[in-house]
Amino acid sequence: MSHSIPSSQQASKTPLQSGDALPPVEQHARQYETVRNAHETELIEDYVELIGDLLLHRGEARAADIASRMAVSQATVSKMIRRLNELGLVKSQPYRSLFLTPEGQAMANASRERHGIVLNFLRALGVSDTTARIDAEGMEHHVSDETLAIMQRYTDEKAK
Amino acid sequence: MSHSIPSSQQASKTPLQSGDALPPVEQHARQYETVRNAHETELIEDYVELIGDLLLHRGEARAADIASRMAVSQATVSKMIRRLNELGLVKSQPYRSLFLTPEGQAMANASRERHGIVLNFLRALGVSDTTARIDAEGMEHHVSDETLAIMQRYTDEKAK
DNA sequence: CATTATTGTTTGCCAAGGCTAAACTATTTG
DNA sequence: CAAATAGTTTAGCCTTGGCAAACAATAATG
Ligand SMILES: [Mn+2]
Ligand SMILES: [Mn+2]
Ligand SMILES: [Mn+2]
Ligand SMILES: [Mn+2]
Repeated sequence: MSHSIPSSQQASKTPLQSGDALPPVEQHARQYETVRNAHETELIEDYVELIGDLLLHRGEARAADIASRMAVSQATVSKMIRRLNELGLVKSQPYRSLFLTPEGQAMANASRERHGIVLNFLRALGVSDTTARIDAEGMEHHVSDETLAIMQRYTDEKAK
Repeated sequence: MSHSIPSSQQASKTPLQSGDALPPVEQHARQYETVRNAHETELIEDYVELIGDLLLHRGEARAADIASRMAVSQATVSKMIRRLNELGLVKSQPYRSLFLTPEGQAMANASRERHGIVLNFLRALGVSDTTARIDAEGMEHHVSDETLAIMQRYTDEKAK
């Protein structure tokens, strides 16, 4: 196969993390499965959380607001609302503002809480506000309870 | 719009992180856009990184190995390989082991490096190895360079 | 070397999550 | 109160990323 394996072209500080051998197949598989599962609920959580936030801060949650805050077309939002309805997370009448069902409320609260912990942790670490918000928006869905607890503790310590 | 605003029903420790008002629309939109963009490349990166790791640690990367390590059907892998080929990331002949193109190598190296930084950071924070691996698999795709640098620094400090 | 086992590919199916264009409803305003 | 504007939904299209089943190639084995 010739010569190459260009591989280690970093003179980085990490001691060539390929020092980590491949994990056993089943464990490795569980990693990817967990990520796939997270991706199934991610969008739903973001919608529900946003709807909850709009209700809290604005008093109402309209499809147009969701569309502009998510940078997505109104058609996309409308379709998603239908799904959230079917899932029993929102209650909506055509052409009117949205509301969350109790289940939706619960999900919104849980998501908001988790999101906040991750965001505050990043801030405590020293990440700038804008970046912290961007990173938290994605990271929040991939943080286990174990890690979340550690983040919370770290943030509390830091706040002395 | 009637009466309700069911809102705040948590007695949580976080000082009601809704103390964070909604960010300006454009900034908020950029958060979600960044996440959507990450999700477009995520899977590709995971495949390429895994292929690179298999080549490094096993000397060859076969579709069957990828399928079992990702807990996905061989059909799915086969289809994905075709895409990676079209993207110029892998070079493959039917029924033979895979190889990475230079572009693929570069992506594999970059992904592995970033993945390693996140993983080691979580370990340094005190997260258990298994959990750290699971969380890192998802988080790695949502961590900005700014945050990455801070994680790296934290890990180095911790290692004294 | 013939058979069986393993591995890889193709095909056809599905759901999610985007989009645009067009139709419909509600609200505002002249 | 009619028309214009703003908001919402529907229809139809596309790409991704999954699957199972049938088929093809290669490898292993008696
Ligand atoms: Mn999010
Ligand atoms: Mn993600
Ligand atoms: Mn990775
Ligand atoms: Mn990953």
